[in-house]
Amino acid sequence: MPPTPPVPERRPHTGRRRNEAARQAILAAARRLLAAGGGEPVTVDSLAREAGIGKQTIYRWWPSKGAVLLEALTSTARDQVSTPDTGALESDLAAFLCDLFQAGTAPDNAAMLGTLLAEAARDPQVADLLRDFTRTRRGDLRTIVERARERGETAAGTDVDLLVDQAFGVYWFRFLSGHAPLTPEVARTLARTLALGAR
Amino acid sequence: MPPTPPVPERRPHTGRRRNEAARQAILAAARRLLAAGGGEPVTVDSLAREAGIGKQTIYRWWPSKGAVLLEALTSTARDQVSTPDTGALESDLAAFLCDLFQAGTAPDNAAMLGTLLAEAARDPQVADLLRDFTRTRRGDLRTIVERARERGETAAGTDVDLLVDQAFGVYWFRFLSGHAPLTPEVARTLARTLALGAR
DNA sequence: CTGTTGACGAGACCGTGAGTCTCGTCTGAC
DNA sequence: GTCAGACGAGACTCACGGTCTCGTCAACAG
Repeated sequence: MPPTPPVPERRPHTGRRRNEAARQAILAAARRLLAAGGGEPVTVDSLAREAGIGKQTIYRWWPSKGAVLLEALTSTARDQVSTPDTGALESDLAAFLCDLFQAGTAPDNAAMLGTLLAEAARDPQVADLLRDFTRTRRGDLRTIVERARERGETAAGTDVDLLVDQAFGVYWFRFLSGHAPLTPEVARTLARTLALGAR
Repeated sequence: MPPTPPVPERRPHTGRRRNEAARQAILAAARRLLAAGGGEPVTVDSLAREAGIGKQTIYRWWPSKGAVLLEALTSTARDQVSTPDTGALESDLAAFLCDLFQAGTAPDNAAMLGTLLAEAARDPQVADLLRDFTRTRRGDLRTIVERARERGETAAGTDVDLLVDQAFGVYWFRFLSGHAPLTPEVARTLARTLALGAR
């Protein structure tokens, strides 16, 4: 998700150069604000103030507020979830889901996600970026399931995409609605029933 | 979800009475606008204009814009999904999920839900109301699963809540992300794997 | 019939927040 | 040294949710 350069001109660049420190300050401020409160909205003004930069500098690097927040999320969420290879589907799933639930309910990340979803609901561009993000996560889980298929652990007609979506669906549904917990025990139970349903 | 009377005074009421027609006009306008475009936001002004009433009349009957939209949704979504009783878990699930997927992806309802979710993301009160709504839908599905348990179709340790959330999770996840379809065939496959996983 | 009460449509108004514009300053390539 | 252009600061516009006011209209009391 490279921040869009405002215009990809070929003209040789003169003048003052872009300040990478400012870019990092903005992302760091976004992470702090997203993680700070229980979902209170992050405004562009507060973001600029927290980063100690001018609003215009934000819009020089990103097309919208949501794009900043999303990049702040993805740059931290990357590598918080592993794709384990224990040799058996159920234990692979259990490990993956434990990681997912833990990373996804840690207060900082949860506040980030909540704010970000509110942003995505209003800004289609952010929604697209968020879709890209979830696509890679689904890909990780697919990898696990397909390894199991190669080992012959799943029935021939198993719908891998559906299995993956059952797992993420429980996560997102409970995360959004908050009506039931996302504990490691739930992760293990879910892993067991998914592995069972795939046979 | 009775619209909150502005103040429950005991003083005998004189003066002009509330206009039920205006209330219905507002709800009808909300349904039209929600269903109209591909998620373009419904503003209070557009709602008042469409209904041919004053903004203040909206706020006399509902606490916020989101509350109106949610009532418009629930008053139409009620009774669009049945709780079949075919005598077997898998076919009950299949029927329920087919209904859910069909009602939930009909263009009108889908546009409604999308707009409503954007509203819920910003307005905690709407989020609460939406939670209530999903709670009753989960209750419907729970009924189906518990009937199966009484027939001895599920294993003793089955986590009914988790099973329910797997079903709704797939629906919401795919609805929100739009990365995969919600066809009757998917509903049947999901019903099969869920019934299998519960044994 | 007449007066009082309160809902009504219309629309001015306010606060907030996203995004743009302007300005004076500073930095680096030439 | 000069000039393009990125910077911080902050004024500005616009859209939208929600409130307030006003003149009108309908239902009840007397």
